Amino acid sequence: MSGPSPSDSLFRTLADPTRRRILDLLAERGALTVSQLSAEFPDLVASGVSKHLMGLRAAGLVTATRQGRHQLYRINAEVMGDALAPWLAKYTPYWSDALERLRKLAEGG
Amino acid sequence: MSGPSPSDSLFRTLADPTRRRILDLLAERGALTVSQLSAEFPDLVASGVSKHLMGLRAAGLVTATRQGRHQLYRINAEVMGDALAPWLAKYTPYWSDALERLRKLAEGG
DNA sequence: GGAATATATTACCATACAGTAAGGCGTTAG
DNA sequence: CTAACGCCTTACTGTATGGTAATATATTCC
Repeated sequence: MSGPSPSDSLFRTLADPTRRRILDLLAERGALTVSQLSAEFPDLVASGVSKHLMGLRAAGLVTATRQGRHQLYRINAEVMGDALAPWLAKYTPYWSDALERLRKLAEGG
Repeated sequence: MSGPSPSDSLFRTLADPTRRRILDLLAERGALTVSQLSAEFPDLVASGVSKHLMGLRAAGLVTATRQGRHQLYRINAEVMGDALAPWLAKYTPYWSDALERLRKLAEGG
């Protein structure tokens, strides 16, 4: 009965280390082009990175805007937070320590 | 160069919806046996559930203790929190709204 | 307009993984 | 002691997925 949950695609997307690394880079450096991102993955051809970016776009985790012949990718982590927060909330009794750390961060630590 | 990160196995483990459902059930109902868990997955044979439990054990997300001929599984979500919290922290600037919700929960909402 | 650049798309291959089926091992019940 | 039970393990299978290579589609530069 119950079809795939909306968080399904999120978790599947986050499962790949390359995609997580891409998110890291976008979070650290702001908007980046495919070539700039590709330079960070010497073991991957450019089209491979592009495919991962398509996956991230499909999951809503990044947005792309054309800039000349470049494509500027930005992180859209609100989507991540919105999908992850309710899921994480289910386990709050089990990891209050870690949550406390997050709480401090949220307060501007 | 860089080997697999410790969070790699965590994310891979969480990628499967059945395993996430198992975690949900353990969080809601406390300790459960394999048969009890299996009953919640009519579309899966028992050995399939067992295999998922092995995966969760390997990732440290659940613990098992023998109880007669049953195996009692419990959630061990501290591991999840400890691995996830630092990762989530990297994106705090991007989803403060969701974090605020978590903050309220941490305060005992 | 034509070459060069930047990204996307497609076809293809190898591997990983979820699922089933069947058999094994320990434990309790009769 | 033996049979049934509960769970794990192994072998096998189909499908999903990450990777490459090659081609296509813009866009800019000359």
